[in-house]
Amino acid sequence: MTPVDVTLGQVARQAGVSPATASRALNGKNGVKPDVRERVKIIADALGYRPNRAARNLAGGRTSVIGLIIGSSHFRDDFYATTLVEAVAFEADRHDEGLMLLTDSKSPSTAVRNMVSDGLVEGVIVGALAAGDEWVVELIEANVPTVLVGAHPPQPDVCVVDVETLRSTADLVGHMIDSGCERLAILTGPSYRQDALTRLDGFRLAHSERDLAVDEDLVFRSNYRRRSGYDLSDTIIESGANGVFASNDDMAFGLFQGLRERHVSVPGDISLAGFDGTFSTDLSAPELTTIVVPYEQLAQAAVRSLVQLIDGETPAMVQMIEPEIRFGETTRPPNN
Amino acid sequence: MTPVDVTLGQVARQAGVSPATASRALNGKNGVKPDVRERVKIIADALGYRPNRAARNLAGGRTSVIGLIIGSSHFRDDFYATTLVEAVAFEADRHDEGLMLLTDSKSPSTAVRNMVSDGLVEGVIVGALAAGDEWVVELIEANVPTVLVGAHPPQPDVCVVDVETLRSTADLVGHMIDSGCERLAILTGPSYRQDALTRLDGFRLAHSERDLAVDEDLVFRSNYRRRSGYDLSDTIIESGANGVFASNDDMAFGLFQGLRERHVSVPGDISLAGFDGTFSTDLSAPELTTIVVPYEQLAQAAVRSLVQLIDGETPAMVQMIEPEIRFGETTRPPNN
DNA sequence: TATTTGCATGGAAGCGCTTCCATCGCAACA
DNA sequence: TGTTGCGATGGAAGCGCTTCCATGCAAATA
Repeated sequence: MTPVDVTLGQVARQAGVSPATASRALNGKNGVKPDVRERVKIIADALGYRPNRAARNLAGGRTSVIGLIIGSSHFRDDFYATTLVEAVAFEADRHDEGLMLLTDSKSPSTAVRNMVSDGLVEGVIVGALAAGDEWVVELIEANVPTVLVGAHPPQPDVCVVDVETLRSTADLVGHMIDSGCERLAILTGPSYRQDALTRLDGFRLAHSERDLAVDEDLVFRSNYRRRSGYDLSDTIIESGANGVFASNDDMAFGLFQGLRERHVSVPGDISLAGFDGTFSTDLSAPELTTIVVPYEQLAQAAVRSLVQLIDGETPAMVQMIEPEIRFGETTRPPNN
Repeated sequence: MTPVDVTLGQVARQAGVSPATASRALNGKNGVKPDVRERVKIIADALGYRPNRAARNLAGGRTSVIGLIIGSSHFRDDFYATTLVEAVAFEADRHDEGLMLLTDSKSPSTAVRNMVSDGLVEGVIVGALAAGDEWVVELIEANVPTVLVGAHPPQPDVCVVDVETLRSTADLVGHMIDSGCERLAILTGPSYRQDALTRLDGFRLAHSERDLAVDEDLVFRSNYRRRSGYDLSDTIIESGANGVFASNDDMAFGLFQGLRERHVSVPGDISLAGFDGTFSTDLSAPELTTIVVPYEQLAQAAVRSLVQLIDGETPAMVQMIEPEIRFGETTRPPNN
C-alpha cells in the first residue's frame, strides 16, 4: 500500500546506531552527539525516511494532525467558512500538521471527541460562528486542546482568535458620521451572533464618542442575508437615512442593488459601508467601503496557538487581529 | 490527553472473551458466535469503546481516513470546490471515514504521497479540475488508491466520477434550438479544461443531431469568468444571436447583467442558459436555465468507489452521474 | 463408538515508534 | 591511579490493535 517504506530501524542500522538513538537524533532530543545526529539525519534523508505517524502516535508521541470544524450550515453560504478552511489548511501545512475536516453531521462535540479519542487529532480549531456554549464547554472539559476562531459568546479559559471588531467598526462608522452622515442607519446581523452584536456595539460606540444619540429608528434588525438588505431598500429610503452601515457585505450588496434599482445614488444620496471584505459578483457595482477580515492572519494565529496548546505551552488566551478598513466608492473619501 | 480511553482489552475482559475475539466481534469478521458478538458489542457500547485508529492502522488494518485534494487555486473562486468539499466531508462521515484535507502548497503529489506513506491516509479523492496528467499518473503509479472527481483529460486505469456532460448539454442546447434559437451562440470555458471542451462538444452534438452546422462566428472562446460574460455583451448583441449557451453559470450571470444594462430582454430578445446550477447573488435576476451538477451524488459515488478501491474491490472505472436540467426563466419554457 | 470436519476461541507475535532504564566510557576529580 | 559523575548509547518494554496459528470442542460422518 505505502509506496516506499523506510523504517526507523533501517535508518538506524544504516547509520550504525540503535533505533533509540536514531529516534532521538531525528526528533531533536538531546543526549545525542552532534556528529551522530548529523549522520542519522543525512541517512534518513537519503533513504527518504518518513516516520509512520500511526506508530509514532501509538508510542505516545504526537500525531501532528489537527482538526477543523465548521458548522456545516455555514459551509455553503458563508464566505467565511470557505476562506477560513483554505487559510487554515495552508497554515496547517506550513506547520507540518495534517488537517482533518470534522463534520458536525452528528453532534459536533461528539464528532470531535471521537476523532480525538480515536487518537487521530490532537486538537481542534473551531470556526466559532454561532457556536453554542455547551459545545465548546464540552470540548474544553474533555481536555481537548481547542482554539476558537471568530466571534463567540464570552467564554473563560478558551483560546480565542478573533477580529478586532468594536474599534474598527467604530472607526468606520465614525468616519461616516464625520463625513456628513448625520442620519446614519445600521442593518444588524442576527442577535444570536456575537459578531453581529459587537458590530452594533461599534456603531453605538462611534456615536457616544461624539456625544450623539443613536436614533433607534435607524437601527434595523436584520439577518446578514443579502435578500434582507435588498428588501429593506424602501424602508431605508423612507427613513430618510443618508448613510447606512450594513453589518456585513452581503446585506450591503443587497441594499446597493435595491437602491440602484430605485435610482438612489450611492454614495450621492446614501453612503454605504459593509463588513467582511468579500467580493461582490456584481460587476458594475462600485467597490464597497468595508472592513476586511484578515483570514490568513486569523488562520495563522489559530494554528500557531493550537500548536502551542498541544505542546503544553500557554498561548495568549485572546488574540485580536486588526482588520483593515478599505475605503471604496460607496462612501465619501476618508479625508473629507 | 484523550478523555476516556477504553481499550479493546477492557471490553474483552468485561465480556469474558479474549481481545482477539473481541476484535473479530467488533469488526464483523466471521468466526464468532452470534450471541458472543452481540454481548461484546453491547459491552463495547456501554463502555463507550472507540478503537484507537493509530493502533488499528499500525496493526495493519485500515486507518479509515481518506484524503481530499483540491487545487488551492480553485478553492477560493470555485463554487465547485466548496460544494465538493462539503459533500465529500458529509459522505466520508457517513462511511465512518475521516477526511483529511490535503493542500497542494508544495507539490500536490508529494503532499499526497507523504500523507499516504505517513500511514494516515489510505486513498485520495482528487478534485480533478484542470489536474495535470503527471500528477495523477504519479499517484496511480505510487499505488495510491485514487478517485478523480470531475472532468479530466482521458486517463487509463483511473477511477473517475464525473457528471454526464455531453448528452445533457446536447439536450439543453437542443431544446434551445428547437424552441426558436436559430442563431445560438456559445460562450466556452478555457480550452485547457476538459469540462469546457465537453460542453462545447455537447453544443456541437445538438447541432449535428439536427443536421445543422455550427456557426463558428457564434462560438465565443471565453474563460468561465463572470467578467468575460459581461464583457462579451456587446459582441453578443452585435452577433445577432438570439440565444446563448454559456458554458457555466458565472458567465451566464455576467452576460445577463450586461444584457440587462443594455436593455436587452432575456429571454425575450435572447434566450440564455448556463451550466453548473450555482446560485446567482443577483436578487432581481430571473432564475437561470441551467444544468445542475449533483454534487452530493458525485461525492457519494466518489467516496463509495474509493472505499471499494481501498478494500481491494474493483469499482466501476468510470461513473457518470446524470445531471438534471433545470428550466428557469431565461429560456422559453420546455414544452414550446 | 471412533474418527473426521469445521467452527469458535485464546495465545501470542508484531506493526514502527518512543522512552525508561541500565550500561558504558570518558573526563574530571580526589 | 582510583573514583565519581555525567553524557551518550543500546536494550527492551509496550502503546492498542489485528491476525496467524494452535487448541479445543461439538457436530457430523463412518
